[in-house]
Amino acid sequence: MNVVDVAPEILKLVDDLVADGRVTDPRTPKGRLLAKAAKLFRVKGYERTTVRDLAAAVGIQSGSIFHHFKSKEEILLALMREVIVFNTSRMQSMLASSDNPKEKVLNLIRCELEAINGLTGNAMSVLVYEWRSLNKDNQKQILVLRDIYEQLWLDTLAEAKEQGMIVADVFVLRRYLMGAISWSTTWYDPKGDMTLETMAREALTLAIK
Amino acid sequence: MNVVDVAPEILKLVDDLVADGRVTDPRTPKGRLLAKAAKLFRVKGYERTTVRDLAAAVGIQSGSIFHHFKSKEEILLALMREVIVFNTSRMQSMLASSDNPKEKVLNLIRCELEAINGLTGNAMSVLVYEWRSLNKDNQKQILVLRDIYEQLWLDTLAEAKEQGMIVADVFVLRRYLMGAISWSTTWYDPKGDMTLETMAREALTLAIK
DNA sequence: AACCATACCAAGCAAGCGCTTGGTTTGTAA
DNA sequence: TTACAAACCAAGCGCTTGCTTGGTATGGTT
Repeated sequence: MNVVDVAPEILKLVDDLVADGRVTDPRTPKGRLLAKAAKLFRVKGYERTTVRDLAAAVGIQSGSIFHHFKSKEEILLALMREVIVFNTSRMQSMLASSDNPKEKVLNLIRCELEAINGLTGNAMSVLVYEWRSLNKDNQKQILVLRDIYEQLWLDTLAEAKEQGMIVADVFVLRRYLMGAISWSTTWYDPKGDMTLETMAREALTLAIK
Repeated sequence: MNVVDVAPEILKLVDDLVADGRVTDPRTPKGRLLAKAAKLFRVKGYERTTVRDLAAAVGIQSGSIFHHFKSKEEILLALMREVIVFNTSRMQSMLASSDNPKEKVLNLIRCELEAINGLTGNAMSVLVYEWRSLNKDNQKQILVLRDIYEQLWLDTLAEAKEQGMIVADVFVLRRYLMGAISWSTTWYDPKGDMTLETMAREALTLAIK
């Protein structure tokens, strides 16, 4: 939300993706609408959030929403597409920063915890928990992007398993980790004592002994 | 769903709870409505499921729903209350069957995996993922029941930690486990090769080394 | 035979929903 | 000064929603 105190490499990543037209500039009216939509969809749920709610949140009339998106579901779709594009890019650059499989897994965990509890937390929660709200065609579209994201996880976990750091089935492990990490959106309090780094190290012990 | 091939101790548990008036008899019209509601709420989501959908699912008119419940949300409330009452009772009897902390944790995992993927899977998923659909007062009511359920987990995990089987913070561990296990409702296929017992043992290795 | 609770129907109402339409303002650039 | 796209308003339309109302069928008990 607060664009000021964000790490410079994140700002650069956003700028690059905006320049490529892969994500909406958060400083434009459309971008601000997306940010407010993410928040409302997360807190109230997609179905209970009306276009009048969205409009009021950015200070415009309800009909004006449809100047930016042709339907309410297009907002949800854009939200999901952009949040996964952003976090996939982020994860790829994080993976490149280490060779040690254990460190790589830790980095993935850090990245996903950040994704769901940090800057992109609202949109990420919506991606995970409002999946049913997308119609089949749109699900298909997002699934392509999610598969890329998931493959990064699976490859890294497989690498760690080859080195004997993991005994579990990597598919089951990944799904367990995804559930565990995603669920933290319901209980983690950024203003509390616990840091995301502490949580990341706890999560690592779930996967690697 | 299929009341025929269910373990006899489960049938007895249900009968006892019905006799106490703590859960609705699934063989009555009201009970059948609750079962269909659980299914529809899970698949379509609470908000997208209309009272007309519910009525059609049990073969009555939409207005007749309100002979059984005074509002749509009362259905959701009853659903959540009964599923947690049932699974708390089930978990208590399972905990009594062992003294070994590790075995106890495994039993809790088995029980929760069964709860979310077995007979009560629909209602349990709704309890976990439709929390926002309840208004504050109703949340408060259910929270009392959830706290009892959660305490069973926390006590057992604390016991295992005392014996050195767990190094993690038990609160964080419990929340991670809850997320991991609950999320399995989105990917576990009862008709597939993997058994819940296999999944339970994989989950145990998340908690205990 | 009389009674009554349970379970339902038929019809419809008020409110809220997503979205449309035709027009207006605003900033930028030629 | 004109031109034009982006951003927005005011009004409202057609439809769906949860729920209400007044009445009816059925089966068990007294």
